[in-house]
Amino acid sequence: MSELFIYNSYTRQKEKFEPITPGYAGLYVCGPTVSGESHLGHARPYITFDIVLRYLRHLGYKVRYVRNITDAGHFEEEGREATDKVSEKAVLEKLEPMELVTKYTNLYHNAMHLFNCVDPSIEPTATGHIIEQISMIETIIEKGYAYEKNGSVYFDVVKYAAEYPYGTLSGRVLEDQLETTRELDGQDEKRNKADFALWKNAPPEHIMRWKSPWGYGFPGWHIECSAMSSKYLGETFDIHGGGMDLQFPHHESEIAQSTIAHGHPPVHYWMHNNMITINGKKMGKSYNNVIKFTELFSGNHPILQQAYHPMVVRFYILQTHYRSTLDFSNEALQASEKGFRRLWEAGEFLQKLTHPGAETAADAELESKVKTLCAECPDFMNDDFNTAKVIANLFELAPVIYGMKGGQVNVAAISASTMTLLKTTFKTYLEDVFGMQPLQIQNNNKLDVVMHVLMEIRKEAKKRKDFATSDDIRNKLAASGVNLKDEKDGSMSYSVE
RNA sequence: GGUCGGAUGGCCGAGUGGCUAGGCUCAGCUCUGCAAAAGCUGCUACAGCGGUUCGAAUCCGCUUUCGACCUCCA
Repeated sequence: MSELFIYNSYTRQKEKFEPITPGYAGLYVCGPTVSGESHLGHARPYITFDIVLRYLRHLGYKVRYVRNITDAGHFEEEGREATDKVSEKAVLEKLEPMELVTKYTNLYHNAMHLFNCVDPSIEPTATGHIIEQISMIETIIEKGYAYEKNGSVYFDVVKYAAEYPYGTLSGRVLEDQLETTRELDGQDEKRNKADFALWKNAPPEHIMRWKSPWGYGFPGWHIECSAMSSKYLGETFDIHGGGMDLQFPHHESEIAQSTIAHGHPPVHYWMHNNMITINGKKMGKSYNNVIKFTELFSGNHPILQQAYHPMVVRFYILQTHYRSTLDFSNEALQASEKGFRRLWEAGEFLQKLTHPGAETAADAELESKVKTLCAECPDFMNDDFNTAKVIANLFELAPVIYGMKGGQVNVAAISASTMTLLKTTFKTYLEDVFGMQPLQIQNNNKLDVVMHVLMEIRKEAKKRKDFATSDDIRNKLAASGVNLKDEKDGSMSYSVE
């Protein structure tokens, strides 16, 4: 089997994945800021890196997956007084900050479970690691790369850039940063425009503030990820993931901080997922074009023609490579829904197939085709997690499976071992690696009993050629969203919309 | 303004210097009591203009155009 190659944003090329400790992998992903409800755009990184996690585990790695929760509103807003987003909103909604944080954290967790994302091994919160952050800032000051001013602490980017490579990750040149013509207030404390805050002074009216060597305040945005990732994954770890929009300044700042604090860069492989767009524009708070999870799942949003199941959203995201933009549209989601249904049902039927056991394939051409399509799946995943190509191959296998179901293809057309390979491939990729689940949970028993009674009556009617009755049953059920399907072998099945 | 990345058939989207990606839609056919589902067949695209090459959607240049980042942002 081929080896795993990962596109490293830092070097801008695919590199063979070589973990720091053989057999183990450390994965850190920037999690949500729980000052508001998550939206479709947020689903991309969580699902993308869920695949990375699942695939690494599939390959046999023991993975520690750390994904933080940013629950302290340590945001610095240029041009205004430093404010605290969480506390601001708390005032608006007349809630305690912690109440707000809890509310949105719960909503987020709920959505993650609906998406069937594997829980992180550790989910650290920013507020739970104030001490670690302060300690890291102290180290940076001691080493001479940060300075305190009026109770705030800033990282000296200019000094750093003189001695270390700065801007490599985001492809930025420091001089450009310094020459920005934009005039902003509140810059006086900084020695240079490019400097960023490690700690922000906060006046008493701020609800979220902590005591520090520099007075009361709150940590800068970037420091939490550096403090928490190094605590749980080590000063150097394997993979750091996040959205492309975090490349600068967030991840660039993480590299600078950690390099000074620990004496070396923190991450071997930087991975960035691309954005979800809507009408060609990035879906984001600032554009006011977001579709929240609850809206997506309920269909309760002006732009939505219907509700979309979390698994449909997941499939839709996986049908595109993670480094490409993905444009939202009802048509695209609906196409994904149909496609997923078809593929999932193929997989379900496949597992029920029994093979006579012959090792000789009756159809050498088909045998070879199936083998190849299955064998390519790991190669595609190893090529920077190309889920889109794996799905395409599964779709190519679907007609073979349905052909066996419909009688157009003989089960013995492929050998017993190839049948096993086919089954394993569907199970492995659809369920284990892609984490897909059926759209409808098993119907409750009572309904099932009722449906079987109805189907028996209909079968009897059909036997009598009493099609008026049989059609009547089917049509009336269909009107209520319960669809009956007659199978070739005379059996009947139903599905609830 | 600076940096970077895109422009693929009706829609969504892979992708490689030469061989049908795939999905959805649409049309026809087969099967089926009729449906539905499924199978088969068809619709064959790579923004424009130059260049490199035996050969480019894939490499280079220019043009047009869209976007991301440069400020919180997944």
